[in-house]
Amino acid sequence: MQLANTFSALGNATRFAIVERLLNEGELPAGAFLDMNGVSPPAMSRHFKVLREAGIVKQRIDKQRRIYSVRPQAVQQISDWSISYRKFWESGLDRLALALSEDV
Amino acid sequence: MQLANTFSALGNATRFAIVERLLNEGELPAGAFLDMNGVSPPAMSRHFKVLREAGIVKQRIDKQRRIYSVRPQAVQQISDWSISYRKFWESGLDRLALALSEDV
DNA sequence: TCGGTATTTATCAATTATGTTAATTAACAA
DNA sequence: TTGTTAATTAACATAATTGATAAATACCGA
Repeated sequence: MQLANTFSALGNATRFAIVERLLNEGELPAGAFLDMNGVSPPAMSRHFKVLREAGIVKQRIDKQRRIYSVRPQAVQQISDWSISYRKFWESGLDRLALALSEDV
Repeated sequence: MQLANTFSALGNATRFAIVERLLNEGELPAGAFLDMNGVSPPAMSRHFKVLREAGIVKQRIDKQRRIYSVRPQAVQQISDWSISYRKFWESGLDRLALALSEDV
């Protein structure tokens, strides 16, 4: 599944923080993140590359700025996955107990 | 956020497949996964360790078997996160457009 | 007890990820 | 043009992940 790749890209504290900030603040240029954890420009650039290649963010070029934003589909894909197991986690039961409860 | 750690654990194709199978089939002993991608027992054992330490699965011991199952909270945590951005991805709009649409 | 099953731990090699500094590209503004 | 800003690519070092083999632990059944 390609979802594993999405999770992999989000499984880094810096990249997760980037995505959260883009989700909360909207599109921002790469440079806006340089105040974060003291990450250098090259390191930041590579984090964005990972996020781009995983299809989590899209890039828009404005003059010499690279403006990034989250691709809604990426978050939706995660939501769809977790929702498909909703009955399982919502009940707080393990799957065996769940199967029994559904058999009623 | 510890969610980045959850994503990190799920960001490996083998571990993601393990979790999907546990979600679909319910609790299973570690050995049930040895037919998968030709992963060796030690490799499998370590994948389970990563999943355990990330709080994604729980282990139950039955005789010499280690029976694993998914912790519902782990999937719920992911769901909660994605749902908190539901307005964003459901609209299919970027955040700026969303802010404008909400200002009406 | 002995041999077999289930799983983990120890060790080590190979790969991948991450970060750094230096150099490069592109655009802007004086 | 020249200097500055924004970001990326190149080259390299180090750390973390992953996997394999060998050995260890625990339990079972004859």
